[in-house]
Amino acid sequence: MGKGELTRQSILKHAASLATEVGLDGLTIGRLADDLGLSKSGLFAHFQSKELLQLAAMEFAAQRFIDTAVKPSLSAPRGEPRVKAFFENWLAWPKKSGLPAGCFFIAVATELDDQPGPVRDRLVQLQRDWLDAIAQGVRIAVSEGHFRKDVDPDQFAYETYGIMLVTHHFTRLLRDPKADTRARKAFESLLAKSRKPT
Amino acid sequence: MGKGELTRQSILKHAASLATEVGLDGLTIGRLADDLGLSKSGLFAHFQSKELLQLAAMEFAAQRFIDTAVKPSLSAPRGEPRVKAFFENWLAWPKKSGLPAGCFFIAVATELDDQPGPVRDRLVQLQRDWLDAIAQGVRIAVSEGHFRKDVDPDQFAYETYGIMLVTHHFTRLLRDPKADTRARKAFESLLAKSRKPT
DNA sequence: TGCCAAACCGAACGTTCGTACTATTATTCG
DNA sequence: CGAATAATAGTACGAACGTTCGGTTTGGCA
Repeated sequence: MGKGELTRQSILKHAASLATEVGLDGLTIGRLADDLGLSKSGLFAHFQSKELLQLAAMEFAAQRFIDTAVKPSLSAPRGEPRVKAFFENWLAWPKKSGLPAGCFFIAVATELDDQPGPVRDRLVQLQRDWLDAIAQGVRIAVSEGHFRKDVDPDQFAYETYGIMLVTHHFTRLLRDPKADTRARKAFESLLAKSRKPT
Repeated sequence: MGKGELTRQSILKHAASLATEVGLDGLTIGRLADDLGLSKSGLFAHFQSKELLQLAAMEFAAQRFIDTAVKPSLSAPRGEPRVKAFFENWLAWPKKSGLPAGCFFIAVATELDDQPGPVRDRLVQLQRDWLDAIAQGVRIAVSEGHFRKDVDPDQFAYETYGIMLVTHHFTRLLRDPKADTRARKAFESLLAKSRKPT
């Protein structure tokens, strides 16, 4: 990895952190350059526009998410254990991401939902992929006989994502230390109603 | 209501709409003045700072929310019907708010969760009030005998809010037309597990 | 070691930001 | 109706924005 690629990575790491705090729009080239001890133009040269910088930062965060949350879950046993792994690894992901200030994707979701363009498009796709991964895990759990046959995988993913969103909300906005406990309780009852009756 | 108060209200209405789209930070005085055919300074004179404008816009949205979502729910019968009213009125609120582009509070929540100050403080209080209203409705439903005695009202409010957040997310970011249907299904199962066993 | 390209810097661009002043027009009230 | 006051406009400010361009430093390879 050459020197250019090295600084580029350090820029992206900081950009992803900063965007998680102040949003992709609040992310500013001057601020970024100051923090990293670079000149504005020197930093800018790594990307051709701010939009490409935003896209690159999102790609960086996506890669982190895949490495620290998705892949480890996929090595869990098929069925309910893997579904639980998805959930637990998501819960742990803000800490293990190496980025402060919570989940990058939730942080930028609301600011992008009315701003058309490639950045929004990429986020939508990433969200769909993540939801599909959960739904797919549920489908496997059904076929493994862990979950009832009438469980709707997309509905399950929907409700799971709701728990994730509200957990983030309670943790970061309301600073509620019980958020994780409540999250697990909610998810546990989601699991309970999906399991086969004994 | 004098002329000044009249234009002030029209400013706040547009400010709340704009903030829902681009955030409280993306909300700019110049843009606001242009849209309303006012001068920047003329508009600015109504508030002493941008922060006070943001606060006023939030207060405006809060009043709208109270009028169109909270108060009507409180006139529903005590117990489960009122709890359901909270949920249904929340679902309908983005449309009936008179503001486009979804829920004001969710739109500004993530951008404020790392920005200390009076605007954030006010939002936190409003969110707490709303959650408390739901929890209180649940408590009444328990005492009315509609819900089981071991139902945790705060947990119920937590899970309900999760459904609201994910519904907003699916509606606005993913443009999923089935979001409301899924929301009702999720809430219905939340009700089901809270009801007294027959 | 010498060279070329990659990496980075400094200054400046036009624009927009929030805010401060002063002036001018509307509105209200005695 | 006229005077007092409220409401809006005009202009200007310093700072920060994304972006461009020409020049300087640096790293990797012949």
